Amino acid sequence: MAEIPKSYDPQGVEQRWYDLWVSSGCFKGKVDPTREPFAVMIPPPNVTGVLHMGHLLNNTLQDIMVRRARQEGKSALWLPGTDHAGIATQSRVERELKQKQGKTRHDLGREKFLEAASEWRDKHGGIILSQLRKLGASCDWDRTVHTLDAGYSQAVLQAFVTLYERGYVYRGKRMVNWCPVSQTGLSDEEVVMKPSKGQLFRMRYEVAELPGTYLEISTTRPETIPGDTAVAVHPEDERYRHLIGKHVWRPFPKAKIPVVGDAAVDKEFGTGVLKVTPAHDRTDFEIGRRHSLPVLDVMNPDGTMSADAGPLAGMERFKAREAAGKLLEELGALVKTEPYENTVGYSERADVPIEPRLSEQWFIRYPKVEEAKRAVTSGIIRFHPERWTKTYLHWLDNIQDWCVSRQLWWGHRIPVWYRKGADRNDPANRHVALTPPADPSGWEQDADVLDTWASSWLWCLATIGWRKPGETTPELKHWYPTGALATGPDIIFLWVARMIIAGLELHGPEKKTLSEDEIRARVPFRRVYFNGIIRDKLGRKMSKSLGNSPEPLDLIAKFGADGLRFGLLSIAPKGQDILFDEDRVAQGRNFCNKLWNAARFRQMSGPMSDNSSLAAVISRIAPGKLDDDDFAILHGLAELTDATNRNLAEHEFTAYAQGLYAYFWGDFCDWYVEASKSRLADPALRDSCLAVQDLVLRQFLLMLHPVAPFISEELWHLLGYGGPADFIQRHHTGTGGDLLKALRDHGIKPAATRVATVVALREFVAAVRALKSQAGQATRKDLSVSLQTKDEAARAIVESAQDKLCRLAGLSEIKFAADLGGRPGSLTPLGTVVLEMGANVDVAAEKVRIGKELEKAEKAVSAGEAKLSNESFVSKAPPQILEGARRQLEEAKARRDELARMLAALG
RNA sequence: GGUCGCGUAGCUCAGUUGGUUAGAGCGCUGCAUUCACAUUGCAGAAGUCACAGGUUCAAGUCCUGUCGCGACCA
Repeated sequence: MAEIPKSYDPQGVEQRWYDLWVSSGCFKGKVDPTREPFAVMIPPPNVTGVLHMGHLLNNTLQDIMVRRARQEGKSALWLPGTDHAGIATQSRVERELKQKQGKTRHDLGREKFLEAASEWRDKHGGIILSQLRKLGASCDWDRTVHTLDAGYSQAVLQAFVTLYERGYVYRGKRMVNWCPVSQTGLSDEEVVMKPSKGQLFRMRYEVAELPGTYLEISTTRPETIPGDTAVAVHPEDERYRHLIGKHVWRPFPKAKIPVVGDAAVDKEFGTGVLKVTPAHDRTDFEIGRRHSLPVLDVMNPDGTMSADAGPLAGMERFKAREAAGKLLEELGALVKTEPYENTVGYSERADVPIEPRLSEQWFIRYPKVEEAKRAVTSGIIRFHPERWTKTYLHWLDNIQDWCVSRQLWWGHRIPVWYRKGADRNDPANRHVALTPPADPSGWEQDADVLDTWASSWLWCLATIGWRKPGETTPELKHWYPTGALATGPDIIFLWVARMIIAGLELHGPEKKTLSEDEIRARVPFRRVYFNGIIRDKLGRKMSKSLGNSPEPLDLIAKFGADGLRFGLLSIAPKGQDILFDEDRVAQGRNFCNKLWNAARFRQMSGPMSDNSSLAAVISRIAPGKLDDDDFAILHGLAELTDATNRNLAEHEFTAYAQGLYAYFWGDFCDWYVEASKSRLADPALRDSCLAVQDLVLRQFLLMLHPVAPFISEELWHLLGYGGPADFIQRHHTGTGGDLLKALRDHGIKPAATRVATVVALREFVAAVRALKSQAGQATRKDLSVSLQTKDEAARAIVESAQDKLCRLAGLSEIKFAADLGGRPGSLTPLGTVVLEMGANVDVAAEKVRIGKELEKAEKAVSAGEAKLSNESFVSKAPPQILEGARRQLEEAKARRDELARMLAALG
């Protein structure tokens, strides 16, 4: 067995194991109907992206779930992949094209451009997947999927065709969110509302029929004035009612436009008069429809003003706004301008204000909305934290049709052909299918592609072979619905909800409504874990422009993948945003090092024996040679096992990590191992004690493995728990009950009462250490103490634990005294203890300290007395609470008396 | 404006059906280095659980309201 080096060096360990895991097929998902399936589909990162902090957390969580599933003997699959990120990729490729060749995509033509984009993707894309390997991600890399893969693409197009056939897809001229930079329509979900500072222009329009009478109107967008085809007032607004049916003069280009009455007008906003620009505002479009107003489009797709914009023609839209303001002033139509703050929709990708714009697009009317709600409300899909169900349901309650066409080239081209020269809105002139029409010359294909989300909404289906409803594959049959999805709450609508809908509608034959069982079979996943967003120390979102995001690979290099993973978990409160601080990650690294050294200490403490199985380790324990500490640490181990099982099952990842930390560092290293040292020096007791350590370490490594795969695997082999090809992932912890049973069968009975004794011993040691510290004595200097034990039982405990108490507290001896003669000391659960160390006591300081404690004790006594003299409490509180309160009062009284005695003795 | 979340030690956060004296890590102060680990050990100081009411024998925990912060939706 190799000797364990002094400190843990993750670098070599990680690469070695990762390579071995991959070459040994540890991550391969195997369809095995005899085992319970558990699949996780990675939220496909943007193919152009690189690893950021959010990915670290998100993928750590997935890795934990899937590694745990492997340990449990499930047939586990974690499937990786990327999406093609339509707008993001296309803009990057276009930018590069412009920079390097000074060309636009139109110069190249569609086919050549797509070639260039594919090349670019193959060269620069997918970096993120290789970065994930550094984190230890146990993905089945052979199954990597990209949304533009041939098979996947077929599924995407088939889904569109199927939904068209089922009547959920339609084409229409609608107001959409237009991004003037990407020059494409966007769905509502891709628009980010931002507060922005602007100006509110107040203008006056003369009433045509009543010269000299003016209507005052407020607007933030004077550049759209040329597109105004009416002004509107609320029909019940007493101020303006009488003007309905009359006309006003639009200032430029000067024209007479009607005053209409419409209930959509907000009487309270501005002057209560609205200019109506049907081509450039959603509400105005609706008003226009109700009043049959002309629709006058005054803007070009690139955000410049069109020829119809009169004096503004050709200007960029924000320049035009300024110009419009000046023009109004010149015409004497401007009353005033005032600063104004409102929320403006921005394009998520291009980060510019979107334009509401009328255009021909394809829409999906969402199917199975009721079922999608029921899937979550009935608990078929569980959200963690649960509160996100409200957000989800609210969206479904207010669901709007989905604009799925994008005026891009990079993506899945819409599988629709139109008869050349015929009316495209007549379904008779369309061919909607995966393959072109038989006589292609008479037809032309729709130029647009599908929204990227309209491909990734099939992720859980198409990654494992779904190609059309009703058909299945062994993978689909086995792993669908998948076990869990881990993602951020920011894409609950964009992705999570849509995946649920896609599964419900497309996994299986066409059905108008679904039963509970059908929902259960069709949903894409059983659970969704929403991880928090990682922010910087100051609470700001991490972003490239702020430069406040650490480089993930640097963090891995600095702290080790396991340390980083553990550190992230311990600071990731569920569903709450995380303020990232590198110091917290250092904690994870330190923990790994602590574990490493505990293993090293074990190796140095005595020869390694048979550790090949749980039974082998237990058989080496001699029950008769165990003491309270052994029972307590084993009892704690069983409890930790149950807590770990519970926490992982419930996705309580932080509690999982904190539980491991507290037990291992606090109970095992700080107490148990230290307390074992005297026994390890005794040849008669050593082997049994080491066997207990081996047992704890073995079980602990098993529990730790999901979060810290590398170090757990390394130590698993170094300590001889598994042979060369016997990976830790093949072994499970079982339950705490399993462990206790195995111990009982061997004659070992860990019990809670033993834990209480150990607690008393620990408090005693802590009290003595504190006394020494307060007296200015070095921790390691052995002193003598006198102890007036509380009772015979306490004396017996101290006598049997004398060696370890002396070792732990730094004592040369513990003298039992019937009377301490009023010397100042410390109260412990075992009795009162005083230092035997001459006249070195700082009387004044001791008086202050004891005085403070006395005060506390007096408070506790009066609180306890008040409680117990309250008749309602005595009659209504449950017995164990009552009993506890009584005992507590007695202890407080004893404490108070003892402290008062000590204080008096100090004079 | 609507919905959701948060407010606990200097900082970041735990605190699981209401129950005995509210915890951890970091930071800070002091002590310790032939004895696995300074990526360490020991000890210490530090909290009106945002505020105000209410329910209850009992509230950090439940209810109502107020204030502050954040997110999402309009």
